[in-house]
Amino acid sequence: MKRDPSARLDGSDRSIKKMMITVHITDDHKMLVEGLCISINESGIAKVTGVSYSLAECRNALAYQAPDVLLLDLNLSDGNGIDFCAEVRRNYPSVKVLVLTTHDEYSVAKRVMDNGASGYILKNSLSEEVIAGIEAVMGGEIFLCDEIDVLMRKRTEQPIWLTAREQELLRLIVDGYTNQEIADKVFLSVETIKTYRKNLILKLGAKNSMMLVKMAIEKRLI
Amino acid sequence: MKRDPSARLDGSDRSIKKMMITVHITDDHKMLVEGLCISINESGIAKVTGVSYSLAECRNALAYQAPDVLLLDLNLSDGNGIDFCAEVRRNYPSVKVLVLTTHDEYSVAKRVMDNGASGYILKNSLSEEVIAGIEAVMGGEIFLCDEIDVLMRKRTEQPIWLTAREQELLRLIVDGYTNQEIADKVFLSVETIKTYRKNLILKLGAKNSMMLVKMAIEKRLI
DNA sequence: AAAAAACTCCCACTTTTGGGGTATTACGGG
DNA sequence: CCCGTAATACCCCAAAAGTGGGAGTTTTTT
Repeated sequence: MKRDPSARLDGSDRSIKKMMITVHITDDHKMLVEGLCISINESGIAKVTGVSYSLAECRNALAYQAPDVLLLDLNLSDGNGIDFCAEVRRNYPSVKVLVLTTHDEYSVAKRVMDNGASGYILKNSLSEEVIAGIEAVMGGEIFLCDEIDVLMRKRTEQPIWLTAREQELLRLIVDGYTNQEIADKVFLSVETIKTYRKNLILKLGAKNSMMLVKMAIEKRLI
Repeated sequence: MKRDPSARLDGSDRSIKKMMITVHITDDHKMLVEGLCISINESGIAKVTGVSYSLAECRNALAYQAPDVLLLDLNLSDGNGIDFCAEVRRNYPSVKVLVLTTHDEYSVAKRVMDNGASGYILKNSLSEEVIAGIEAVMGGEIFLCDEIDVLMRKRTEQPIWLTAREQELLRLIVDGYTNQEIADKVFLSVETIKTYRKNLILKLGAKNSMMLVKMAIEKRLI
């Protein structure tokens, strides 16, 4: 309710209708998309100009017509939403990405925001939050839903950054390969793999490889 | 549209309004719940008489007033929705449980249906599916959304059934405890735990404990 | 009551891991 | 040019997991 009507300073004096914020929704939960469309359209401050159920569809939609705000789910069937944030940022710098997801892990939120998203809202929020988020990001703000905001503040713990090699080997460890098998696969010495395994356990603070596997899956490092 | 108006035979001649199917929604995605409420209420065949965001709330709500249909998500913060299906079945045999979830794995759907649910709908369906599902289960049918229906038909593969003990120990293995630690924790011999670990690896077809952990998480056996 | 699962425990032996190091090479930023 | 980091590799020894058996006792199902 504290929106600035002078947000658009391009001088062109179009009708009020045309000034509305355009929103594109990308989420494979059709059910949620439906409800969200209604809420957003009824809010009066924005309108849904398109929806898509996969990253591929979303790419097409963006190429056809870039919206002001992209509401993006992270778990699409055809790719990684976290990386997609960076892609949108790069190709459509004017599009504000507002991530809408169930992941309440710090590591995920951190990486999303580092990849240039403008906001992060959990799906267990009310749709009001989404409306508030759309307004906020259009005003140039970064918008986080309460739960994530708290999470980001209290966490001094920096996210776990793995090097390319570490990620590659972690993937193989998670898939149950032994050091020897991994060594054969990537043409490195078994000793090297042992070193990497040790470092990964250390880095993630796991107790052993089993916990490493669990943490890797949970923190989505793979 | 083929509903039987004589479904309620209690003789009391209430107004048509009162004959509407009552629905309770339990899902922590508030956003989705909002949209679903609108869709269901607008359908004219049912009305949402309550919502809850956790199993605890749901239990209270059921005790207060049992609905005709319970729309249930499986991933609630405070417990296992699969087991909850059986609980509802036991305590409120007249309530039709319609599971609404993202899990498109056969093993999950199978266990849900075996636990007495009346239907299974993926969240990437349209809300029309939910309406159709509500009608179907009230007519005594079992309702599966298309994708799950296909899955259930083509699967000969039997789901993995773990005994209570196996589940308990698998959980501890996934949490990274060693055989010795688990033995101390549950007051069993280390040898027994070793036997269980062997059997679990065999049962799930894993190569080693790391793969066991991965599979347990993926197949949601924990 | 008999059969089938589930649960419990044990042994011997091999392979893999975990925990403590050390060391060389290569690359990039200050 | 020095420093830090990443990547690579090695050693020792202890601990844990994995293999391939066997063998009882309950509990549940038929």
